[in-house]
Amino acid sequence: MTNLTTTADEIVTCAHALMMNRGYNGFSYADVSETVGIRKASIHHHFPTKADLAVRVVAQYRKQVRDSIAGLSQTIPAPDDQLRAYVEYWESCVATGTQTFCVCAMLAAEIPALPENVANEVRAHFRDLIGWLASVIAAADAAGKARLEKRAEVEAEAFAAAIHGGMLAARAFGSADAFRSAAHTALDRILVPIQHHGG
Amino acid sequence: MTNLTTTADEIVTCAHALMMNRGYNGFSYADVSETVGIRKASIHHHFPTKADLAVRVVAQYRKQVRDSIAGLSQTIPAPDDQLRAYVEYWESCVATGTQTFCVCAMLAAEIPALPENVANEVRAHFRDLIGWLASVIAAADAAGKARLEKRAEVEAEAFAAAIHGGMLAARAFGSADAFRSAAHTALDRILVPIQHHGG
Amino acid sequence: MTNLTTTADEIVTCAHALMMNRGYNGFSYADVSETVGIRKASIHHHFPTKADLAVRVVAQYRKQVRDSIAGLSQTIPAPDDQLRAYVEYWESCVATGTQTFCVCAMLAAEIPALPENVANEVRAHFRDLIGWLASVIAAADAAGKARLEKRAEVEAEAFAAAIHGGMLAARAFGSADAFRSAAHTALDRILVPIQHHGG
Amino acid sequence: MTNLTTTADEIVTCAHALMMNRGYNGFSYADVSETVGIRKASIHHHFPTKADLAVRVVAQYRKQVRDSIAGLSQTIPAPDDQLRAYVEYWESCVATGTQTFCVCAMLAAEIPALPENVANEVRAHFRDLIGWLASVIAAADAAGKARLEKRAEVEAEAFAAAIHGGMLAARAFGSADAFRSAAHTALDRILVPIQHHGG
DNA sequence: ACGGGCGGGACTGCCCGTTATT
DNA sequence: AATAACGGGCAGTCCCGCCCGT
Repeated sequence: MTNLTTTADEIVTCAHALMMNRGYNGFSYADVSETVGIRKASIHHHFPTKADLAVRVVAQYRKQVRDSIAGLSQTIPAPDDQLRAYVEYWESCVATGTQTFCVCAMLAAEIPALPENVANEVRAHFRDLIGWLASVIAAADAAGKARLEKRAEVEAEAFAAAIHGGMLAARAFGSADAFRSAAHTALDRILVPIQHHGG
Repeated sequence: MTNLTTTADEIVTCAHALMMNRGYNGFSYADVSETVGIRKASIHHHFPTKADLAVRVVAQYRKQVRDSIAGLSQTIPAPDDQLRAYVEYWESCVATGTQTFCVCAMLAAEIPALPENVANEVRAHFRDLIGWLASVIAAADAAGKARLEKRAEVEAEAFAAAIHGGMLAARAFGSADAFRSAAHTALDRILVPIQHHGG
Repeated sequence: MTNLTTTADEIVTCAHALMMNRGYNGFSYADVSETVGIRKASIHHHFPTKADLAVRVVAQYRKQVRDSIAGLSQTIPAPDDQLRAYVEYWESCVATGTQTFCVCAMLAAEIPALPENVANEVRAHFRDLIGWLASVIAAADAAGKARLEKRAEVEAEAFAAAIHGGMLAARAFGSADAFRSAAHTALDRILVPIQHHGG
Repeated sequence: MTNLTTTADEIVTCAHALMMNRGYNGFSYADVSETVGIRKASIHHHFPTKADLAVRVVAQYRKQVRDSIAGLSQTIPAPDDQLRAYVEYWESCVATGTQTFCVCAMLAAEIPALPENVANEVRAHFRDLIGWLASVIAAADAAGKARLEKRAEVEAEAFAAAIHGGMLAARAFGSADAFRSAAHTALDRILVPIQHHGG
């Protein structure tokens, strides 16, 4: 039996972490080489150019997001609860330091300096994310759990902005609180408060 | 008569634009050299290190923000209108391409890769901005023009996040619409709608 | 059949020559690059930093010295003759221009400006050299071929100083004669004159 | 009343110290600028080129040596005592760290990398020094205080080599002892031991 | 297919000695 | 004597190749 993760996977995982923290121009093959423990040339074997590597990182990230969302849909039926779960997920990521930023948010900031194919992948993520948010918000609205003041798409854009802006603030202040303020304010705006029976 | 802007100013202005678009690690002295039309060594004469230059860029940006806010306070008495003016300002910047991002938001994303002194300046901007937003929001609340559901500071954090997240989205989609969605949604959440008399 | 000397060897040899003539601060990777015929970046592949290269140069030099001394011990039994051979070796080096200086003497002069690891290597050479000289001088004394007025260690230090000072003078005057004066005077001081039999 | 030392003097003094410790290629106008407290351009005002500055440093050094020797001749009549005083002078310099090396010895090592006019000045010092040493040694010999085995010039060369080589060793070992060993051994070789009357 | 040894062209931030202007 | 600029150089890193072993 060999190890379960391939070298390519290790490279992608490492590059993901580096890009999330330092951006596309803030990391190098040398950094990856050091933490993965193989030579730079070997990384080029798997990912001929840096753009290739970045594209793969984002592609894999997008797949994970899709899978998570699919999982969410199956385990959590109510759309408002899905939205809450989404926020809680990022809240714990930011708080525990597991993942202090969304790679695509990081890369979106750098878009003017990104190779086209990387930028495209980033844009696709934004479309996907906002599409999903819009569908969940619309569903919550239909179920009487949300109170929309604008079209679901616009509310979704605003919601995503709150999440990403919250991450930025959390990074600036070095505290998850800033993220919480933004994220929960966005949730409260959209969702009808949970009704407590009796009492 | 000599020229009105000094070389140092030109360098700072150029570096600001570059950093706003490409981040701290995405531009070089060579880039500045090319657009300003002087040698790299001459830039080092004015700003010995890249961090020095970045600190100066952020410091000047913060001063401009302070001045703008001071101007706002004098020309626009109502706090809710000040908030609207702030949003409109960025809206036109993003729409016209004058300034498609807040340098400090850009740098905040890169904080883990930033020299300490640069990071400090960025953090200071975030504190200033949110402090001002909180004061304006509190004043609007006191004047009956706002309807806060949380402490003014928390609402301010959420508001700033909406602005910055909106910029990110605008960059991702290459359209000012995404910024507008986020910014106006944030405004609408806080401010009491303007009353139209008669009709 | 490939070439017998590796690129790294060529680099070290070239760097040795440059350092011997111009000192640590007097040569650059560009100089090495030019004479070896490869790019600067390629030199960095073999020796990441200049200090690494210098350490290697001194280390290899020390090894050559050790080997030469070992060879001397085997081919020349008498300690006084070993001392004479040592002097003759340098005499011919200086006279023919093969090696007009001891790299370590050069570097010793620059010690206040040297990276620590380079300085350590240089110091080690001095200890080795004087240790060997002391042992040879003591052996010559024991064999009745020398006439010491001080402890062997002190005589060894003085002897080494004469050699190095002689090199300095030779460089100043551009003539091997100055070296000869110093070196032979040092020899004569220590060794009993060779007896000529008969008339 | 103004200060007694001119700026040019301060520059020369500072440059002397730097060159003594780090060599010609080991110091820069920026270094001098920093410790003297004036701008680089101002140094160029006094010494247009680096070679000019170095020439002046050596020239002033030579003058000081000449003056010292002249002083010696007047206060100390016996040539053997003059030689002892010379050694004692350097001994205390090296021991106290006042002057741990002779600039000209430092520069002699770097001669292949020196501008011609600087090299010439260095060579001139060597000629002067050895000339003086030869005259003193010859005088001591004439006075019966020395016991020469070779021509005075050769003994002088060997003597100077011992001094310079001793400085090199002192620098390598970081100890004045190494200098003492070499210098006193050289003295002992040449001079007749001081006779103690009586006892 | 995978990995490494070796090399290169371009570039990084930065410093060098120097000059022109004031 | 300072301010500003410069042309060239520094050590070192970038991303990316080629070629050779497994």
